[in-house]
Amino acid sequence: MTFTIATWNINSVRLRMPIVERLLLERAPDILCLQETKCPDDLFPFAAFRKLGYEHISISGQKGYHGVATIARRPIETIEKRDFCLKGDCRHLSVRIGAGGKSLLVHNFYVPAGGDEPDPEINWKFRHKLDFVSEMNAIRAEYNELSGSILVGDLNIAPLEHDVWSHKQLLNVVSHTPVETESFEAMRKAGDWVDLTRLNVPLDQKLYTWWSYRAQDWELSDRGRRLDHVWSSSNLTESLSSVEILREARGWDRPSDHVPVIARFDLD
DNA sequence: ATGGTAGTTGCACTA
Repeated sequence: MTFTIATWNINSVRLRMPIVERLLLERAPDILCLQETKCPDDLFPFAAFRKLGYEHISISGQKGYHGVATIARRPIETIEKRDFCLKGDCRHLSVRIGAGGKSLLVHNFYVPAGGDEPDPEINWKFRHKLDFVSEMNAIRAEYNELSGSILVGDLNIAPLEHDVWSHKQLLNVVSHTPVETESFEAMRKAGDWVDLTRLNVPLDQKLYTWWSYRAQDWELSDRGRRLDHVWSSSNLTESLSSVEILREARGWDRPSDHVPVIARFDLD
């Protein structure tokens, strides 16, 4: 069977319902992981999702900021809503879902952006981001013959040289500083995760999932960054059939500044 | 070096 997972920083789920519906109608992923829902749980637009056939919904939302939601066509079991750095932020949610003969643990993350100043001594937001990534070392890609793990989300770090429009110009810009990219890669490796988006793409090819709202013409200037990621345990890579970055969604009506990333697997 | 836009707890903060 085919299993499709999409991740998208939606920057307000209520405001973006028209384009969320468009994604679900056009792409029909089995499971959709949203970040920055900016929506308290009691105001979540459940009905709109159910109408589209997504009746299984797990959310961790708060007023105004952050917030993650995982939405599926088939039953999901909520496993954990972990409070990283004990700040009470809604930035993580894990669920379990059956896919083919396997049970998949799906982690949905919204890593702190980290503010503008890349110095943890004077910028507490950057300190928080580094601490958050360190704490993510505990999240491992668990698997056995009957199970696997997937980790997706807006991780707010572009780890590789060609994950940003200019490596040189962004070395001191939060999201691409060496302290971030090194701890990010160390964390990924410690957890035994595979970066699926880069798996079949040459390292010298540019890949972006985010384009700033502040550009006059995002498409023309094309100054993007790869902040959104899809990782899996090593036993799932042989089943991976494609990973697609839906660049066109940046040009949809009232867009998010992030676009969906969609991974497809052929599981037995 | 600066400022640009978008969202919400909107006249301040976050991204």
